[in-house]
Amino acid sequence: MELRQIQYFMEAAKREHVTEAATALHMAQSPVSRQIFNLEKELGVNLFIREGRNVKLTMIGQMFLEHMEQAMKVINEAQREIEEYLDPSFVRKPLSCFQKITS
Amino acid sequence: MELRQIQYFMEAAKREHVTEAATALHMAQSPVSRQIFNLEKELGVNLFIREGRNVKLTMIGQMFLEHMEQAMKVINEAQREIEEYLDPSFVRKPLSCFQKITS
DNA sequence: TAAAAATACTCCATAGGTATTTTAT
DNA sequence: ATAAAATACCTATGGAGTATTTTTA
Repeated sequence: MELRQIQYFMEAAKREHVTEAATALHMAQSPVSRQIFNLEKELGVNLFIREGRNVKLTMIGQMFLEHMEQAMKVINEAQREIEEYLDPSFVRKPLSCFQKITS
Repeated sequence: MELRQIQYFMEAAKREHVTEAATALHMAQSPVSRQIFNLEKELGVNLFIREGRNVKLTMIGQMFLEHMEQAMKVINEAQREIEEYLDPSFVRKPLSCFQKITS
């Protein structure tokens, strides 16, 4: 399990749409689909079911989503505190653990 | 940021010793050192300071550790619930999100 | 001089891209 | 015929290993 996979899963989950998630992630549909599949394989469950053309969260997928949202909240909070430590006067716009390093 | 990096960091943090962490992780010292460095670079802070031969958590490293322990608890709990869902009667020994897939 | 972390380098596993196929409307 | 997900294949980035260097007790 990797944060990258969790990120792709969460994007797809909130849209119930892999292609739109890929667009939002600025990447191709294929790797999003594959990483979600890899995650499902590792967990041993289907997080989504194909519902017609689109994709829909399973019950266990919904449960997993809620946990991951919680985990991400904690990780983002850690990052926020680091930013605050680096510059106590700076109130940053909400970032996330998925932010790319640009330096 | 990736779970792998967080795992290496946590192992090193609890021992304040990179080589021992690498041993526990069944891997070489070098990649552990490097991944921790990459994590520090991304976060923009030193999680450890070299204290003589060894390594010691910084204040911000300590704070980060506590958050990551919390996040991992949530992630491991999610995995536990999935296992329970797959086999409600099975009480597994504590695993973690870092478990390798063996299938 | 020994023990530990950091760095240089090499190799290869795998993440991501493009193209195509499958599935459903 | 179109829209979406899944899959095949390829490329290249970066993760892990070995060897070496740096640092310090």
